[in-house]
Amino acid sequence: MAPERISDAEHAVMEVLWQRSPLTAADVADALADARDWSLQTVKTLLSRLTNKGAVSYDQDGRRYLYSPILAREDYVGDESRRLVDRLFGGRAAPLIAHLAEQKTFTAEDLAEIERLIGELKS
Amino acid sequence: MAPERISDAEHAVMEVLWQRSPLTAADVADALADARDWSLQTVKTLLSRLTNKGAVSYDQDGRRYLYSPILAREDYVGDESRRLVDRLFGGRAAPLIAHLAEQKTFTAEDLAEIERLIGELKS
DNA sequence: TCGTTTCGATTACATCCGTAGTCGTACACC
DNA sequence: GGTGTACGACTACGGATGTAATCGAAACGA
Repeated sequence: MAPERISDAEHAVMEVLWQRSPLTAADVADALADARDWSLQTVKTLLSRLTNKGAVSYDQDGRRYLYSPILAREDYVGDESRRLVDRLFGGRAAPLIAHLAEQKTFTAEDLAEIERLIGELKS
Repeated sequence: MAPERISDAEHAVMEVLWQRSPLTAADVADALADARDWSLQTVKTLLSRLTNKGAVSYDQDGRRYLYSPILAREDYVGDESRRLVDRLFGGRAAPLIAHLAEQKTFTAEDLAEIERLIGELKS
């Protein structure tokens, strides 16, 4: 039972549920209306696939379902981050940071924030 | 001409070419033999798809092709990293680092290395 | 020269993914 | 109580992906 991968489109649905839940399919579609141009049916398909993958569950509310995430965002983010670090940086996180640094991905605030984090970790 | 995405399997092939090139299809398959259990035909299919995507080129050597990467690893890694940061951390890299930190992904050396990097960036 | 091997090109095929449409049914409204 | 409507379930379908098999031609070996 390797944890089923979650696709990009499915991930967008998860983000909605991670922000607020439980929600009906229509609620999720509404929340996504700005970001993605999906029909209600599309959102329902994605919710159904996520249910099959064990990433969301639902409670029946009359004739509708109220969906909630089972998979925690923390876990998802952790898995995805680790995947990237493994695939591209040989499992070491420092090279990732070096890379981001070279890309000038960091703002001054970021730098301060990171420095603070590092300080914390060292103590 | 949105840059064609490179799949996981294709990426494995790219890594080989990034390490050493030009190579024949058979060379690439050999290099991958340990990591993935692929037939030569599979490797050839992947090389062909990568060629179509413009990620690799070849020079003809008699009856064979000698493949070389066109896409630079730097660029690929940059794109993938940015994708992740955008998708999961709102485009900010600091939260990624915070997350990795919480996961204890860093060794003492990593911390020293990162600190050095940050110091460099600030100056 | 003629069969065998080896190439790249073409074709195959199951699964996943993005993006819906359709179907049967339980309610809500008139 | 009939009927439209909204819901989840099921079906659809083209493109991407993983993983090859097959084909036609060229080169090599005997």
